[in-house]
Amino acid sequence: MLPAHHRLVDSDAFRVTVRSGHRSGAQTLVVHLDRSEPDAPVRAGFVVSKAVGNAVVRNRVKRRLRHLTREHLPSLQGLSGSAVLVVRALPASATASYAELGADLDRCLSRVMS
RNA sequence: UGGGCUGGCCGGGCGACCGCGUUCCCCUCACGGGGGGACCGAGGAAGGUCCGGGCUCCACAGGGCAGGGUGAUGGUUAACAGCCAUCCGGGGCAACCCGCGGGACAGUGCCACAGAAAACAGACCGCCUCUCCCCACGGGGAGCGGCAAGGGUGAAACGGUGGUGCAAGAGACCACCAGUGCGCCGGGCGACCGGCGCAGCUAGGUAAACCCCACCCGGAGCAAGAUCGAGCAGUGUGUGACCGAGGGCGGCCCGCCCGAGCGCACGGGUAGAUCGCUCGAGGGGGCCGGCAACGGCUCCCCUAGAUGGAUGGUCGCCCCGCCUCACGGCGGACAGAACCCGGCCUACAGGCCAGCCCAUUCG
RNA sequence: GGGGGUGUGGCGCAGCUGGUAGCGCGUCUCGUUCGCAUCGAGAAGGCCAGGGGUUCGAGUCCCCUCACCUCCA
Repeated sequence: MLPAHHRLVDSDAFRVTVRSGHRSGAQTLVVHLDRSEPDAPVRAGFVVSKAVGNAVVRNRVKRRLRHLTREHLPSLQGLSGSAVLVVRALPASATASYAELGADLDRCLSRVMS
């Protein structure tokens, strides 16, 4: 689990980020990043829908994404404004390996942060 | 050796590094927190939510009707629609498997098509005695009656087969068989089974149709419930205050109790924290009772408690399967706790153990 | 954690108290037209989600399972 102040919890924040943030997609996932808010800690949330698979598959995808995202927290903290990140998993993420997920996340984040 | 039936069990192991959650300990601190260490950390189905119970609340006198559930017998249990044993019916050569398996003389309904007739007896074709008429002497027709053997329909036609009998026939009578009711004897706790005798000769099916009978069932659910904290704003309208609204009460009624507010529309506010939360009808070993389900005694063990929700990633050795001469490569099911427990059902790579049956070969 | 519902030709739907499964659109063939659309005539297409049971007989009644939709807290 991420530390409490890095977690994105309420559904309104999810909605705002997905609607108005910068977006970049890949085979296995879509990244939304919103930096409109003033200074605050980086917050990240994950969306893994039922289309991805059953509970075991969804949990595994969520855990992998969470650990991958942890690596990027310092660089996100360096940006101006409060970074709110939402990572949405696509059905292809169910069969992707940990390395493939990491590559997709890296590519999307770098595109969204520039 | 081949085929099959039943029951039980496991469901990868060891280790290294980087991370996560609860609890505990230590250090630090600007009291918001930060850092380090130790233990423990998903399942046989955690799943579906089909049943049952614990627990919590509803300030729970009670009674009747309605409603729902169960449905062979005996046992087991906290309880069950589960389980065990047995009985009956059906299937299989057998081991064994399957069955919502009470009542159709309490009443009502339904049984399409076909068929004369579908539930209470009757008679379409038909068979027969007698009377009359016609006659081409083979027979034909009409009528009063008797009969239900034969015909065909159907899932099902009022016992079956053979005989006696008769004008023709018929349980009208006889023998055997099937089946019903009653009585007696024997076995079993019982469902029921076996035997003997008598009666009457014969009774359709359907209650997973309404229903009747016996037994059982108060409602809601851990978002239950308890505590702390934050925040807001009312307005309109209807109805009522001993001629009593509304509530306990969940479908209705009687009855008892509380009782001054309550319903509708629009508008406004909150959705934080702690407890409940894991030691329990708990798990394992041994002994005893019981055919068994299960129960008793004793010893040992403590084994997840998250709250956007903790188990992930990388690698080595071993194990199993597939490919390959080999080196080596690929793969290892179904599936993730959310108050707890007992069952049922469903999903599942592969493997292990035990007992039994049939066929065949040899002795 | 509770409740309700749906599953029937390729698609959207009927099928009430059990008795030979229908309708519209679509598909195919023929006709009409110079040709197409329209129109007219005809035809094919269904083990009623799956399994088991009750009954002489089940889409319908009963039980179990699967998938999906939906409501309340």
